[in-house]
Amino acid sequence: MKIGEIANAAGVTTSRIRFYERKGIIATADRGQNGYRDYPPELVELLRFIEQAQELGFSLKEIASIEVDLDDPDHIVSCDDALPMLAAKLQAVDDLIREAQARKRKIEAMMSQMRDGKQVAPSATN
Amino acid sequence: MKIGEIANAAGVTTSRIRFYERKGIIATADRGQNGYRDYPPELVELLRFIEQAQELGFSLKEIASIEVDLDDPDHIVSCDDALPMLAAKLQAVDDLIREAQARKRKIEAMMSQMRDGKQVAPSATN
DNA sequence: ATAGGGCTTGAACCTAGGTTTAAGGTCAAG
DNA sequence: CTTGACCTTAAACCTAGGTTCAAGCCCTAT
Repeated sequence: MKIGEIANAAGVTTSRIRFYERKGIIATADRGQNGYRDYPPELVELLRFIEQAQELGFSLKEIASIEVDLDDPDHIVSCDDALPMLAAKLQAVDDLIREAQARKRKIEAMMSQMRDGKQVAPSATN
Repeated sequence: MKIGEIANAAGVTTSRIRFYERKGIIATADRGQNGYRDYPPELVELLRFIEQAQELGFSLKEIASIEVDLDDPDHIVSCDDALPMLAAKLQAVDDLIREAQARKRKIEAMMSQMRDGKQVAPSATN
């Protein structure tokens, strides 16, 4: 898929995709004979995942640390290399899930405080 | 309280407090006869609230918009405004957790395939 | 009274995360 | 064979959220 198609499907700009590629957040694309980037359709899912994580305040650096293209294992040379790498990624994903769950609990706590009519923020702004 | 005392008590920097004041995120401080800012102790709570909200992925702009309702003497924080925001954030967190768990399962499946001796494709670069 | 710490200001600087612009090359349609 | 939509690049630009710096004033202790 060309960059515009991917961008359109994922709901992001083309400039953003090129930016991610420059920064190493997504893999460098294959190129057609005309020089156009050619992306695998699975990139759409990754871009959506990135956006979701960003909305929660995760930085691109954090997001990049848990990225592995699970639908394209071709880059893995041998199991000796892959297993430790996958184990590390698994750990990182677990960490992210735990952090996200902590955020979820914080949000729920705040919501329940509000429903109880409790003061959440003080009146010092005025 | 002087700015350094507030900063110390809230665990933020003085430069950050001045920055928030400049940006209208907190009220402009009263000044002593010497020109020093004089903050009410309750500001400590507000600063902690701001930090907490930032950790949940709220921007200063969003946070400030919640605080606008602090001017209403009856409601410290308007639940009408804050609850929907928190509910939306909660939904986003849930979505992310689900995505992350799906990725986790994929990683685990791949690891178990490898342990079962399945050979992975050779050598595309990455 | 002088040294130190804390306070003041404005302006410069910084990182993150992009967008915009300029100057082109490609491709399909009419 | 030109028009328009798409692609390429590098570099400049932008906002958010701060930090750092320079120059100076205030306060307290020795």
